[in-house]
Amino acid sequence: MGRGKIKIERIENSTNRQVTYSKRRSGIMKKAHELTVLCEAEVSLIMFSSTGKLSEFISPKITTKQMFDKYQQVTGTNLWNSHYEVIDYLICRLREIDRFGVDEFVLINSQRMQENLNKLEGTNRKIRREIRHRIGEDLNDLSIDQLRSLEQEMENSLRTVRERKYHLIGSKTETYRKKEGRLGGSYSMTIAEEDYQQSAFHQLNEGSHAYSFRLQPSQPNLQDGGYGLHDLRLA
Amino acid sequence: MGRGKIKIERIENSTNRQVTYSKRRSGIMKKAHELTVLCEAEVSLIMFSSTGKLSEFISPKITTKQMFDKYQQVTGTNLWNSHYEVIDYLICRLREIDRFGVDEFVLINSQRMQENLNKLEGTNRKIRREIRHRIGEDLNDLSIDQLRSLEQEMENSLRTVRERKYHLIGSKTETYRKKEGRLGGSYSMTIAEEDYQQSAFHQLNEGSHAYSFRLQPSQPNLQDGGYGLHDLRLA
DNA sequence: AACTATTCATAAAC
DNA sequence: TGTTTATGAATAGTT
Repeated sequence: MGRGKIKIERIENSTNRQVTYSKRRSGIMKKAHELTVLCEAEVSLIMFSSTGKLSEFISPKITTKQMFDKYQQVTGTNLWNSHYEVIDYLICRLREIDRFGVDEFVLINSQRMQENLNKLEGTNRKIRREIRHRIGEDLNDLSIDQLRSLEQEMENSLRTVRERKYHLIGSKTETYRKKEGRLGGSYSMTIAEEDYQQSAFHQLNEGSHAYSFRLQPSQPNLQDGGYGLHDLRLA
Repeated sequence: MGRGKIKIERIENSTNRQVTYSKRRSGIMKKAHELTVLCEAEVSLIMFSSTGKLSEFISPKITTKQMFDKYQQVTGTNLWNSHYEVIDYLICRLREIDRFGVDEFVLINSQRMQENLNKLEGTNRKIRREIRHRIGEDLNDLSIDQLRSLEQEMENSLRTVRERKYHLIGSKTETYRKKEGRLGGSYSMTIAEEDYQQSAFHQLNEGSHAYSFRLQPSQPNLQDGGYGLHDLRLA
């Protein structure tokens, strides 16, 4: 798109890199704006240059925070920080109250209730902490040994996930090879691998519950992302 | 950029709009990717189509959440503090019931309460599922794409844990390390007027923030807009 | 920062 | 939803 074709790879010359960044940043922002207007889309674009400079585009009529909230709602990433057992317990408790009515409620509503709630708050704090450790937060107060064993556990889990992935990929590859036999060779996978494998490039499908309660979960059905993922899936 | 020039204004024809969205989404994602690679930038791009479908691009070696964290660090918004509000809310609620007794409770305990509880149960199920995934269980029902993004998230978390571990190991062997305490840089903000009048189109200049873990943001520029539990409280 | 020569993205048509 | 093609846009290299 210029005087010559360039490879999409890190620009080594620092000045050049910054100039290119500046130009392309304008370009992508314009694109974001156009997408917003043309298609009534909501777009959040946040960029940090290699020197740490922040630029952002956010669609009008929405704030970045709202965007993030919406994102969380759909992907469920914020749910990590809740403790399911507490919610479970509280729900049960409220249901019980609901079912048994007033008298029962008054019965429950006593010292023991308070004790339970106190305990729950403690538990909640603990589990919160554990979960946050698992997602790599609040690590500052852990000792080296604690970090080691956390690392070990996470490695184990990760291995399991990988194995499952490879298993699945393996079984899909067989199917694909059968199809490919008729069509001839394929290079699309290589390209997709090279260009996009490193990036998380998702597309999620949101149901119809966009406007309801903010913590309402939805199913993040990952779909063909259009770049690479389709090819990769087959590969 | 096509068979004819178009005005940047809402595309009225719905089908057309969707087609254009699809095409331009690919385009902008490619741009985001290229910017990442060419300029070593960190880019987060989140899009919701007018039908509510989410698409995202996030640079490799960073998660969307990390990006948000970084963003909030620079801008001073507190985006992720509402995580635990549900639990807190429920606890508060129970305490209130406890305190005020029956009448209040009966008032609360109605349709809307039931709705909220149902939603919470859904959320709860989702959290549980995600936690199990994180520890490597119940993977059979995940697609390759889902596994891939799970893997990536876990890798990111693991990397963070490792980095912290090495940091700790490193600092134990070193004698004294000078700590760089910095005040947030001065922010300069430019608002482009012509093309992006409607949009918030910011450019912020960040000082240096590279390794400070969670230091204070300098300026809370963005509106905070009461998060979260308003819905619940009102409901 | 401007200026082109090019490559690229994409609107319209299929 | 995919493919093709003519055309307008973005931009790499240059000044």
